[in-house]
Amino acid sequence: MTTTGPRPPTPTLEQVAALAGVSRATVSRVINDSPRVSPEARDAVHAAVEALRYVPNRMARSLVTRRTDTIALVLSESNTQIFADPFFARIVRGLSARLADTEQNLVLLAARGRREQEKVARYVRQGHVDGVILISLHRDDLLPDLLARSPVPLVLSGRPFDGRPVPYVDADNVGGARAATSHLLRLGRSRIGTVSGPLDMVVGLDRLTGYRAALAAAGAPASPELVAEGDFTEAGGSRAMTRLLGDVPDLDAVFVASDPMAVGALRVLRAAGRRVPEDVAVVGFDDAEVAATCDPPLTTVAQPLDEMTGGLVDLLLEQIGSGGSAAAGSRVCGTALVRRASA
Amino acid sequence: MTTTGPRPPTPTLEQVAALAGVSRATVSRVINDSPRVSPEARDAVHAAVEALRYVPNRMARSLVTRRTDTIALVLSESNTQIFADPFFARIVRGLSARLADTEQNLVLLAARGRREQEKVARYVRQGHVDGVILISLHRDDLLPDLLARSPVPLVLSGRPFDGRPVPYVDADNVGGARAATSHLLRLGRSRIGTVSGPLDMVVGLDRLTGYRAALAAAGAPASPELVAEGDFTEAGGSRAMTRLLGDVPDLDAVFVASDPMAVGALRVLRAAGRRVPEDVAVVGFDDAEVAATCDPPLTTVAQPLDEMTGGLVDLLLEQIGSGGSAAAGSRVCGTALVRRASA
DNA sequence: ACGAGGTGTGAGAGCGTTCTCACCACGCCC
DNA sequence: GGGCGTGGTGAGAACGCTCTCACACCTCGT
Repeated sequence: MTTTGPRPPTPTLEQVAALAGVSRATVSRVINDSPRVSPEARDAVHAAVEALRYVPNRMARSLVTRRTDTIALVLSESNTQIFADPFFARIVRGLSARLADTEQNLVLLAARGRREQEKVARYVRQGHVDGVILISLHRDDLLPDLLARSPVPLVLSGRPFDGRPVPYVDADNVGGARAATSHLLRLGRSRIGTVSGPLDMVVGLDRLTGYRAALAAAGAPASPELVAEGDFTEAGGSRAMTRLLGDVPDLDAVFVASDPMAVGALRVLRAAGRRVPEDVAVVGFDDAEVAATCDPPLTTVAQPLDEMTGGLVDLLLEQIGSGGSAAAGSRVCGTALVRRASA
Repeated sequence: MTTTGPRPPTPTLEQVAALAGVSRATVSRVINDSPRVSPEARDAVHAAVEALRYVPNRMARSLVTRRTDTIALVLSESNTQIFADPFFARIVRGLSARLADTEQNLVLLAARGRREQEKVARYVRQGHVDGVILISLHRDDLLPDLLARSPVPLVLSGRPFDGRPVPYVDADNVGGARAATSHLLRLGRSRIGTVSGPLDMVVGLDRLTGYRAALAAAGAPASPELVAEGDFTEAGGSRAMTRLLGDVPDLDAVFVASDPMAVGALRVLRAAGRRVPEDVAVVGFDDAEVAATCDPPLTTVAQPLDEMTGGLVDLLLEQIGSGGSAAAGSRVCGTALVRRASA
């Protein structure tokens, strides 16, 4: 039965102190378990806390400690479909696991469109959080700037677009894409296309750069018709693959810049009667769950996700701990080719 | 160039007041734009705010106003894949759009596993947020109870499992499923199966109940082999459909309890050489984006998502506004069958 | 000309914590 | 037996804001 009277007044430290027969200071000491408290006092306080169902008021505490024990994961993306990307879900999971036995809480802020971005920036600047992990993908995003300007510690997930001196953590996308493409070359393939990510994203560009670098190093520079731009979704991968197959009938391999897109590409290849990997070899990127379960299982480039989320948290906590005086570095994590059946 | 010295001290109301040549109280009035301020004072304050790049400290403000202007969307789900569900993304989008021109900020809290649930509950009880919208799907979830016990206003997205008196907003899942199944009956189908949702979720049960009710009303109660349990994912839909097709070779229609699952089911049907809708008619649920673009376009049950997110926000703000004294009701929103090619 | 009513302003008391001191009682060593 | 650390405690000042008052000033109506 829920009583629907006015909300009961939440008890304060003062009241706990009165009930326990000690001073406010002592209660505070018990709450923050400082060593210098006698066992009797401690017990009395615990009993009083229990009796009153006392919960400390975070606002009051934060006001004096200047910490909120909260860090924000900000997702700046007009396109809501990023939620659907398994990669994003894995980041969230990794971060909250990493913070699980910390004092820190993790909150997600989604900002689509200018108004929401400004709202998020305001939220951050007003001191709701101790630090921000920002996922910002598109070139024209203004949130990185807004947040970098604020005094709140900031770490970027993914290399920033311009050479802005903000610490970040990223996978070696160029290296991974190069390795994937080299692998295809090593298999003896010669007509190697790519389904790239969106080219207004650093990650899209980097993976394309790696692909090109590998081809150039082999003395077989990529021609434009071998490149089809996708959007990191399965449907986009299908579209791009269709385009590619139309333009390059003798295609014998393709590097697809994300696993969801690769799944879409596989579907198109199958529908077109091409066998994978016999006729067309396929390499994906991300080592998403689906890569192991699709047909055929996908050779792909794995990112060390735990290392990356760990890096994000470390870099951020380091800044927070140092009171903003530490110039945190950045971290680029190596990738690994995972061989399965598709190439 | 970012200076990496110690963080600059953030200016306070006091300093703004000094610079503007007025009192703290007047600055406060300007900040909260109260009417009773002379234009000169207002201008002076604005200039000072600008000059010092003053940003009010929310902790201090919240301490006295006892409001945080933040509401939390709590997602209690051990399975991270819910992020991938387009339905969830649409809820987030709807809510933040609804709150866009409010003072309220929206934060997402994800709780997988007991520890994180307790962390979230603590976060809420400590007064970080003014209210909570909770998405909790599974029967054994303890977060609804934890949060209902706290004095923070709460609204559930989706009917709660037991008859707990917590306000909620839900679609009429039973009605929608009944309508979908009736539609299949009206098409003259007689061997109508269903791919249900997980049966430890209210939404899964309700849609199964609706399906059964329609068949019972037609005098053709469902037999057990006509029901295959899915998990709301595309892959799960495929699996369930495969099972169904194996057990019931003469199946001529299927009600699939979510669109992603229906997409998976369509794929299996096609692979099995059944034409849709000629051999097997298919109806989905949710009217997800993919329903319109898949092949064939999916007949499905649409939920009034804007109405639902609006209801969530309204119910919550109502409670918040009344200081917890209002016993908010609940809201069940009607669904609509959207006819496309698949049935 | 004088009080009534409104309008702009500032002083100051909180809000619920933490944290620095100062204090008191010990037991200890020389 | 008188300083001297030392462990436990409480008084009280912050923290940065809001909000209630009281006060000064300015019209008006009479």
